Amino acid sequence: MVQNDKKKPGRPRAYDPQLALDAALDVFWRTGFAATSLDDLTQATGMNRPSIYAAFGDKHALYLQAMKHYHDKTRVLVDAAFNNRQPIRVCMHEAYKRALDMYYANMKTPLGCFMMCTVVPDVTGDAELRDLLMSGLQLYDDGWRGRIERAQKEGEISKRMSADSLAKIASGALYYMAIRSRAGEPRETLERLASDTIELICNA
Amino acid sequence: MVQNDKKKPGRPRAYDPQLALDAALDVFWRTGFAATSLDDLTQATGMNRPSIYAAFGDKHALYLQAMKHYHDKTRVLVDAAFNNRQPIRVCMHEAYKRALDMYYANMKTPLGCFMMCTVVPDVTGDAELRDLLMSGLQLYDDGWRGRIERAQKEGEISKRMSADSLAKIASGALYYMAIRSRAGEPRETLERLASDTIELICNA
DNA sequence: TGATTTTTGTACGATACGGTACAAAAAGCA
DNA sequence: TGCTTTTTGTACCGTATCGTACAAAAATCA
Repeated sequence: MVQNDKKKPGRPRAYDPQLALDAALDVFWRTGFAATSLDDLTQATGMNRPSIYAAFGDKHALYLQAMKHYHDKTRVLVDAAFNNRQPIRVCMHEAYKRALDMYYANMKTPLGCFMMCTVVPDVTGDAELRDLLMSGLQLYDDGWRGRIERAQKEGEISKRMSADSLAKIASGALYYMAIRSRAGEPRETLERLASDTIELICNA
Repeated sequence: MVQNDKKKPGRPRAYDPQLALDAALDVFWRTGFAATSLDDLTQATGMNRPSIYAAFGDKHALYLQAMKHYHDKTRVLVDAAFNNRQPIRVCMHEAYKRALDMYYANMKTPLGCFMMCTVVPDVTGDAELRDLLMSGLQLYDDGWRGRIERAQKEGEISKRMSADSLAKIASGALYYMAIRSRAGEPRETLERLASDTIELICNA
């Protein structure tokens, strides 16, 4: 039972909206929008059907909120990796490591990145979802680019290639990890790719 | 009406299996496995429902065959880009260009790569599909790696970094293009990324 | 304690879906 | 021209799905 901080009349909620959203994200992550039924969602969240509709709206609205929730997680990840005073190689390594931690969180069957592996096929014909996806993907690009620009200013790496291009190549390696992890690639391969990508970019 | 080369008894087929498979691939590509209904498939292929079952089996079996069909297309693409006597930069540019041609084939709503954008979410809990996907993705890696190894032997590019790592970074940029094209990125951005990736790898 | 408010839980309805049965159609064969 | 073989087209069945209606439950408020 969850405590209502502001005592309101009416029967109290039997669920925690944040935990429920997290559980819904997990189910969508695994099976995608279309193949996830409302029964799956009630089971995962512990909420009954009308409660889901009252709290989140219909299935599509819940999916959008799961996407926003993942967006927030991504922002936290990127900030943690880049908002510090470590050398660029350490920052980049940290970003890849934290991403792989998410992609391999389900140890038995890694699910990769929710945005790249699950949401991508659903954006056709859904402008709002597509914009959310774009904005989420952009978080990574912006993270790399900001850190690389600083490294170029401070002389850590050369300016021969634009920070923007290097950032996208760094993201590309991340996309590879996201997809390959879900496709069954062992984590060690992708960790080597992280190291090699860092070296190639920092020696550019 | 299609001509039967070997005149067999019985009513002749009203469809071309190859064209039908191509049409089925297109529908799956756009809407994914779960969100594609048999009505969508009958409409796209022009076949009625029992004919689909007779020719391809059930929906899942048809999906597997669509994946194999795309696998073949990918092999053709990779061979065309790399089995020639052009310099490595030309080969790599050709590979990216041909891939982008596929990803942007639907000009109004680009669909990206069928494997990376559509199949990936469906492999969880489907070992056969997962193996097909892995093998298809591997075609690209092998294409890059083979060409890069040759370039290193012939002195076109340095041996400082392993051909295997460079190949994966080249693939990573391709994954970026596949996903971003479906997410709404304009093609010009990705063509610039192709050029920059080629430069970074060939100057490694 | 009784009225009010909000959530819960069950039960239901309308629709969409995957897959198949079956007769008509269209070809070759004798 | 009948007989056989294969495909087509319609019609259907059982099930799964999404979303909601409605009464019971559990809290606050007067």
